[in-house]
Amino acid sequence: MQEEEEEEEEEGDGRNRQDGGSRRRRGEKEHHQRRRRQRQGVDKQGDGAPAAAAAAATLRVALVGRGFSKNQQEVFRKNGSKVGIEVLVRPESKFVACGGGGGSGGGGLLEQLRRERFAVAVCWSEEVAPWAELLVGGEDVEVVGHQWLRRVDTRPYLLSPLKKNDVVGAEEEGEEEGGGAPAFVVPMYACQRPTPMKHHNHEITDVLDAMTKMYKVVGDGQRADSFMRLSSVLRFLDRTIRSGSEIRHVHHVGERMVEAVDEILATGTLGRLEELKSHPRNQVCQQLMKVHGVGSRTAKDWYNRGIRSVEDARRTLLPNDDDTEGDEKRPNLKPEVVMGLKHFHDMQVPIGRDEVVGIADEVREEAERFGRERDPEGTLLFEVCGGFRRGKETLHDVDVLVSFRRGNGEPGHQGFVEALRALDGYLVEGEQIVGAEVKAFEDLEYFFVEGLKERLMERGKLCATLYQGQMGGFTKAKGGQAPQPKLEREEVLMALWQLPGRKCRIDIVQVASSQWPFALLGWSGTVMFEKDVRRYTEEQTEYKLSQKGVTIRATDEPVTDIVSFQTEEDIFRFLGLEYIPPHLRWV
DNA sequence: TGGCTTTACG
DNA sequence: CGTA
DNA sequence: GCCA
Repeated sequence: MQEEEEEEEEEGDGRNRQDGGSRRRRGEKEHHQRRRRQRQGVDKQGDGAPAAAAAAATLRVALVGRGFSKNQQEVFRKNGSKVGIEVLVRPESKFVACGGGGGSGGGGLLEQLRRERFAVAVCWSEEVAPWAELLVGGEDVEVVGHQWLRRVDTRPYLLSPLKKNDVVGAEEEGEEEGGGAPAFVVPMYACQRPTPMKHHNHEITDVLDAMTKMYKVVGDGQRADSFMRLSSVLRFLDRTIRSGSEIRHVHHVGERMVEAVDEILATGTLGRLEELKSHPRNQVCQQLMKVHGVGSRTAKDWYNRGIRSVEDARRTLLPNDDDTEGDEKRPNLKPEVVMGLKHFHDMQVPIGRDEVVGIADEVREEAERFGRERDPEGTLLFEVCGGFRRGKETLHDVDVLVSFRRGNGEPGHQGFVEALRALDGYLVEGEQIVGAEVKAFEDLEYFFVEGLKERLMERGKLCATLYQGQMGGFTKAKGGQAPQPKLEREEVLMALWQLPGRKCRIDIVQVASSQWPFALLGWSGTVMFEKDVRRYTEEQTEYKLSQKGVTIRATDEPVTDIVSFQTEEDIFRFLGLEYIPPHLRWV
């Protein structure tokens, strides 16, 4: 993976720190050092070839895909060079990425480009380099890495991942050379930023986090995300900032966010936040959303029905003990929510790390015992994930991840699938396997969580199931088609655990051992970290990441069949990311 | 203007 | 669609 | 709210 990069700067991670356009504009002196990795297979000899020497012919190219709106095209047109965005490094040459050609209604643009004697072609990002060479007829063409381009199949065009200047703290425009403030670098994706729990900007992030929560209450998830992103950036910085303008050039930090930071620094809060908080409805909904299973919509719904507090909800919605009531006021409440209401107060009590350790020990012990019964040679994989793994002091639930690797080294589920296939017409009803066959699989990984649950319940440790289900394992049954067995699988139990004196939330998750590192990554959070590692994968690689594994996006083919992933580090490495340990994932 | 992580379930 |  |  590690192609040589003659980096003499402080950049740690060349692959993800491609210079953006703005920096390129700054000066010519960097030209040589910018000669960096080309895509394998397209790579050409000329390593030390003096790039500046040849006066390359102007290359006018349009990469055509679908998707840019008329407005966007306008923006490009006004943007100096007719349409598009420069993606070729050689300054004399020019690649133009544009859209509209492939989709409906974009033909006009395509025609216009032809008229303007752009070289127009539809191609995939991987094809850019050979294609460019063709066009310039043997000229030495330098093409930036393919990560500058999004795949044509999904998002056809351009992209420069670090385009918006990721150098922060530098003065505007130009000469930051002469002893300006030392710039700090903020990588674009949260999964590229080691972010500790405690940082230098709590005064600001506390308000931003409150804002995030409030936007979630009112149901504006996107705005909530935006504030969460800003908060995430500030938590990464190694100093306390004094003004919003210091981070103006960071990705995800726009004009409004600069204003927000300034307002917080000046007043200690945000007017918008106070305004939202002052609405009684928002206050009530925020309370109601603390109930497990209640989101912004349900909260609003309850509010409109006159419910003003969790106590109200319990009185109004919970079944009375005498079964004589009429249900008219109480439409089908989901069992989760019933439990959420019933055990509301217990669930608000923070769980200490020591308590988590105690719980985890008991679960592990039982899981080990249970596993050994199924396969004496087997190995149990066990990890407490979530906030605990990130080092959080007090938790609101316990996330336990288990997997069981069979003694013969095979993932138990593989055996299960093979056994199923061998059965030739196994009995399935909906998605449930029925009949005696079940017995045949119980010595495999399958139904591990179910078995574990039964035992922990017998011992009085687990009570009240909030939710139990399995993800994957079978394809969906559709139209008479029997479900087909699948390797990827995840058994989930969300339940309550009996502590001395109270109950607390616990999630027990079991996955096929082949999925172990992915599940580990997926269940360790934060939410923002999970989002960004997937977004990074989607936007910067040809792969697609989920809790199940990595697939090649174009073909949906699991990479896990080819590459062995044993640890989280393996995943980071594969994706071209520097490893970020869990306690630095507080993005 | 469209997208913003992922996926299953009720 | 809402929720985790 | 931000970005392409």
